[in-house]
Amino acid sequence: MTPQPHIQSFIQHFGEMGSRWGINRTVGQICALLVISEEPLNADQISEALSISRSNVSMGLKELHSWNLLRPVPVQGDRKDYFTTPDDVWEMARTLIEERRKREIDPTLSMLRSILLQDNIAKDDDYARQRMQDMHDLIELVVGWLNDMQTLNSQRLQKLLKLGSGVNKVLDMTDKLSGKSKSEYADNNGPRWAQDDTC
Amino acid sequence: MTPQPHIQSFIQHFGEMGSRWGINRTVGQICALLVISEEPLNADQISEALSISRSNVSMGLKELHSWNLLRPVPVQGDRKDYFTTPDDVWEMARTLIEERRKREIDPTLSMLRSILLQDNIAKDDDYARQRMQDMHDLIELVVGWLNDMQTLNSQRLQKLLKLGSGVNKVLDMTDKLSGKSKSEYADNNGPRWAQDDTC
DNA sequence: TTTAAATTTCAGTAATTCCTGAAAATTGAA
DNA sequence: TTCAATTTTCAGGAATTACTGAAATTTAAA
Repeated sequence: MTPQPHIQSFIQHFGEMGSRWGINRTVGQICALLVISEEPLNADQISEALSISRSNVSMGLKELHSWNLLRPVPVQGDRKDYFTTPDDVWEMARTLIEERRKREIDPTLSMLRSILLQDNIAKDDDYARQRMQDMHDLIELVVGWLNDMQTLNSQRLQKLLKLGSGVNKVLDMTDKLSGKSKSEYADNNGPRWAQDDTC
Repeated sequence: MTPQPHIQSFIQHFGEMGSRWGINRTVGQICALLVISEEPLNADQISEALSISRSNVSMGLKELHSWNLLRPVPVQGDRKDYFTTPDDVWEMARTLIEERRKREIDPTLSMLRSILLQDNIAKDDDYARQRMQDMHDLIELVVGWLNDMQTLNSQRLQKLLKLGSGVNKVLDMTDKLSGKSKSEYADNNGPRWAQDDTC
């Protein structure tokens, strides 16, 4: 059973984007296939639909599992394992962000922390130390914020995203309370493409 | 001039993480080196510091340039090109997020849009279409929010991040105004690790 | 238990990505 | 212009990553 053209493009796209997303083609395609399949699929079905070997499917599913994106679905009277992905895209996004944070941000935070804890480096190279400190503080702030966001449910998260920079008004309010003037936050180093002198 | 041990670890780490971040080892290392160097560096200095070929440096700088992370610094009486990275980590983070959005999210949004515009697929596979629609709507919301955030300056952005889920209170306020009860937002599908039945 | 179905592992190979040195192109001082 | 310094390009080889088929392991029905 060959999938329809638009389903094909969808799967194909996930395969191609895979490398940019830090997963390989196969994993991207399996994920895409499971996402748009109403019924859960077993390894043989995946293997056939994507024209890849059974063992490749096995490895792909293993990888997908490590991303917490796999839901096993027991099927009556069938010994085969059937899988699907979470059916709420918001849950998937949440998981994806959490997993990427673990893989792409946490290790760097640890590295920076451990270097900054060494107390013998300040004199040697004050500049480098300060850059690492800045980077550390930024990442710590972002990680804390991400964790905080994970505690919100999907509805609230969506609400927050829709609000966007509308929260500015709230920040203005808190500024007023702490006696700061709005002008202190004038956007003098705005979006970077406004100062692009390299092209 | 061999860099000091902790500088070495820093550069090394960026090299290793490079692949997870969708750039290669060399590019990661060059970026790290420029970040912690107070003085701008020319290609030969980079080549020597990282023990990589001059041509590899050239390609790495080209790649880094495409990420908008390179600042050429003219040096009096030297024909060589000297480079550094932006000295504000927040500006770098901003740029990084923008570039990753362009590479990793925008293409998928386009793909989904173009498939969903075809009006002949609804009957064929309603489920798949709906998943694509959900995914499209989510990504559109996130992209819109990211763009919105790019309009804030660094101070405000930091303020917002520190506030974290504290904005909840604001959402509560707007809820009250629109007559919704807080309980409608009970977190019944909380963080995914709370329902992990796969281990 | 036994046994067959199902899944995983893994060594070898294919495909891709990365890096180098040599050559070409560009730059700017004379 | 000319020419030397500098940068970029690129073909070929090195290194890494992905995929396959065969063998080993696991699973659960009989």
